Amino acid sequence: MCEISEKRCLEAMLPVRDALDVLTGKWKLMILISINAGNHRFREIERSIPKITSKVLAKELKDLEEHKLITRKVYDQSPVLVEYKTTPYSDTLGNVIEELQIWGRNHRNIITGKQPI
Amino acid sequence: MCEISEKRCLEAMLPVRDALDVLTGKWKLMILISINAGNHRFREIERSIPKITSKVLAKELKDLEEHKLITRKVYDQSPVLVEYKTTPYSDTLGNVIEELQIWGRNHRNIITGKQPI
DNA sequence: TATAGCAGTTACCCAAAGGTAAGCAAGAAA
DNA sequence: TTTCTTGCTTACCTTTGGGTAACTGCTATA
Repeated sequence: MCEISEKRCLEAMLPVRDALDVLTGKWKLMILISINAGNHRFREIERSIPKITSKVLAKELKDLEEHKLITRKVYDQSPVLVEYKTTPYSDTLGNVIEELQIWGRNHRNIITGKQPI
Repeated sequence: MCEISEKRCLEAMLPVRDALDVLTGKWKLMILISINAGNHRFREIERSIPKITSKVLAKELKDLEEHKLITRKVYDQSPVLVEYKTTPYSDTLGNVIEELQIWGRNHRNIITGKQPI
């Protein structure tokens, strides 16, 4: 991960903190995955993520939009149609998400005893 | 990330949630990086991480030990000497941390305007 | 006419996370 | 002898995250 030097240690930590600042909370990565999986409407996303509430979803969608990870497009029909999409920039999170998936899967196998440490 | 299917979407989300359950909070990854960088004593770790407090550090170290990501060894001298080390298992987080670093660095360049989206 | 769906908002509340400050026992250093 | 360091713990408080439930205006469907 990093070498035995005060400065290098900080240099290893700060980018991780920067990343976590954007990705904190239980829901943000879930929402990105859901939208990326083809759920573009508010209710679609809400239904696709177990236990999420509309209040939290609305808040997190705003956050993600501010961070340029998704776009919100309103089609002026009635009733209003709103479409959420991930941005090309959010694709840069692909590796992060993939590694988290790999590690999470492995970890679950370990704590459920399917695999020794 | 994942395909347009309800089931596949869940299969993509759940491992991420499992991983986040272990890694939540502002401090856990910082602490792992610090120990890995050669800080093995409580005060060393504390000093190496800006703004962390002893209370929070003590709590997070316990969490990490429970999750088998670090070990705590007490040398029976006086005054007591305590040594924290990362486990081989924690090395499996290497890729996750690396990808977070890469993304965090890139993201900082973008928000500071050093690089366009 | 009643119900359900859309995309949220609002008010209220709770628990967990985290910060602040102080202290403790033991020994080493000044 | 007083201060400093180590490895924490305790009590208290604030902030944040998030849950519950109801409700909005609008439209399509039964």
